[in-house]
Amino acid sequence: MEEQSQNGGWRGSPDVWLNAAYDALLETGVDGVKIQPLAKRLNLSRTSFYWFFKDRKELLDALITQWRAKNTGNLIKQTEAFAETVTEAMLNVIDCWLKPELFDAKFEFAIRGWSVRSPALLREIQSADEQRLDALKQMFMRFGQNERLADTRARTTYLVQIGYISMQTDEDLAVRLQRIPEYVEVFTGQPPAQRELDRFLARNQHPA
Amino acid sequence: MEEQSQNGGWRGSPDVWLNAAYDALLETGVDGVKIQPLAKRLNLSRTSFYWFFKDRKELLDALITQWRAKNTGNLIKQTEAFAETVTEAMLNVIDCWLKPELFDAKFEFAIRGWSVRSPALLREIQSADEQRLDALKQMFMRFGQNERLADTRARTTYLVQIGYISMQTDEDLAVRLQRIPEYVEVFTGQPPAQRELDRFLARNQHPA
DNA sequence: CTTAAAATTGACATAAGTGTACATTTATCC
DNA sequence: GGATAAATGTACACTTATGTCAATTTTAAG
Repeated sequence: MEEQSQNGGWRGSPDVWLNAAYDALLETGVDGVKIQPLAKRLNLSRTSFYWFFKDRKELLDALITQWRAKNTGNLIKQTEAFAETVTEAMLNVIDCWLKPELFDAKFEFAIRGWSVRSPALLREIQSADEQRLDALKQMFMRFGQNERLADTRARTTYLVQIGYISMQTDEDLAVRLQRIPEYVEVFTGQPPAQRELDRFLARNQHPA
Repeated sequence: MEEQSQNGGWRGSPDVWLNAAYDALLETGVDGVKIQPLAKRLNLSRTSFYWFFKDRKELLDALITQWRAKNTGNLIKQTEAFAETVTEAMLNVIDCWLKPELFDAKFEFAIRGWSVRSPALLREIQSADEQRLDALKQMFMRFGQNERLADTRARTTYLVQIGYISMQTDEDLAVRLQRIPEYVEVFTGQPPAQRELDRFLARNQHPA
């Protein structure tokens, strides 16, 4: 009855191009984000891109803005979530690595690859890294770890995830869930209580 | 008295181009490895490249061959080195992260970025990851860890390093050395003995 | 000093990308 | 159903890259 696209009947829009750019970035890295191929994929004339964006740079900037908005905020929120024990707190953080809506790992990986060629972007990422590491360190200190050990545990927790992303493994949820109890033990120095694991599994074992 | 270059008096050689390609790869990723810019850097005519390599692909393949030869072998060797305790064994492994001649971290990072666009290379990397993880797991099992925990400790040790590489931090040796005792404790579950640390520092505190 | 191989070069043909100018089509609003 | 703004498309000029070919220069060897 009403119009079924937000857009009127036009085929293009800033979002259509931005999403295509996002897909291309994740599939092939920043050098795959080119107007001509995107146009082909969208079945649009290459030049109509310029109706929505000034030039390629503006598109790339929009991608960075999108990344900035998503990944850092959620992680920090999870480090601050309520928990009675350090193992429960760790399980809250691990939610980020399992729920795509909390942390977009592929996006993160693509951005890091891109940053090799963009000093400005590298600075941004490094600032994000600092914020995230600091939030994790604060978490460990709240549960009584001394500063040096808290720092190392924060690094371990965070770097394992960045490393995992960087391996580009594609394992299904079940496989990854199996390793969680041991990871919690290594990261925090103590095994999680069974009821903590039960709660964790309850919220992460969705139909996928 | 004799000739002072292995090469006669010619300016170019396969190695000259390969080294320039290596530099470009580390600085800007695969997409920076282009004949024209390399020629400019080398002050050589672009086309003389084709005297040494059939085409660009052959140059890229040579880069991969070089990576294959270096990084995996040394790491596995370090996991097998003599050690009386698990903490000493871990310090042997950590040598790889500190001695550039054992493990070329920037090269590794560049290769991983490249693999996004090359399924063949991705398969190679994933096979390297498996071999390395397995060698670390065997190491933990030799010191009495059960298989599941050995697996997780291996992953933690390895992924922290891959993650560290991926952060592209540029810290000096002293800063990195400070964190080692705590890392050993987190990775192995026990703090290293002082004499183990002393031995480790003795071999890693070179003039830089 | 000649010669022949090794290396270098410039000219050419081709491909893929960027961005601008201008004309054209397509929805929407009155 | 025109007018109008939004969106699309075509033609053009430009840039940067790849790879081939036919000279030409440089070096080492006799």
